[in-house]
Amino acid sequence: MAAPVSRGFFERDALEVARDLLGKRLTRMTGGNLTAGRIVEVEAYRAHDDPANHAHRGQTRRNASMFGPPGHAYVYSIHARFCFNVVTEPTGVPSAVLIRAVEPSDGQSLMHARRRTDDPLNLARGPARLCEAFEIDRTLDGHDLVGSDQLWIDTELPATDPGEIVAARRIGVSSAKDLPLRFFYADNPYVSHRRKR
DNA sequence: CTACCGATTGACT
DNA sequence: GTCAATCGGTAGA
Repeated sequence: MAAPVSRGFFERDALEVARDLLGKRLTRMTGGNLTAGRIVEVEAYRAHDDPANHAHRGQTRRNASMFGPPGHAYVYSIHARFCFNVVTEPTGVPSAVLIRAVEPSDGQSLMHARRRTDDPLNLARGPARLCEAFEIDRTLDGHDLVGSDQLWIDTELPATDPGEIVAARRIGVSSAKDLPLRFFYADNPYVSHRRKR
């Protein structure tokens, strides 16, 4: 039986939370329908010395959730799409982990319908694709993931060995390009922007 | 109010 | 690898 992740898990350094989120299960319940999958790719956005963080220049209407309590969602829109983050560190410390890719485990047919694609690999590969597959939008910005019956994270069920975790540069950022704050499973086909082997 | 632009994606060379 | 569609957030007049 999978156990939901508690508040204390999120109230830590964003890098630790990022690495530990790999292998956890992102779970979404909408109208009695379950969609879920294993988190395989994340990016950390640090509270300090990170100009790529939306909160780097202080609090605004958009990034307010990052300044709130840990374990809540930070959902923002960009290029007419949505991206989903988990808020980390104590209240008032604006840091978060962007969930970039998920390996679907439940509700794939519903994800197919939402994404309008037949390609299993493309259901939740990439932060905005993931949000579409899981029906995550602005209304979930600030949503408390701890104790939620709509959107939460729990421990992964016994599965195959996910393999080696590697760190690399973040995708799409125009500043702090070289910080190794993106974490993913090296050999997982559901990870975005993979290099050829 | 206008102007700029991005933590993206999908199509294309 | 390149490129542009897309639109809300932000800063500035």
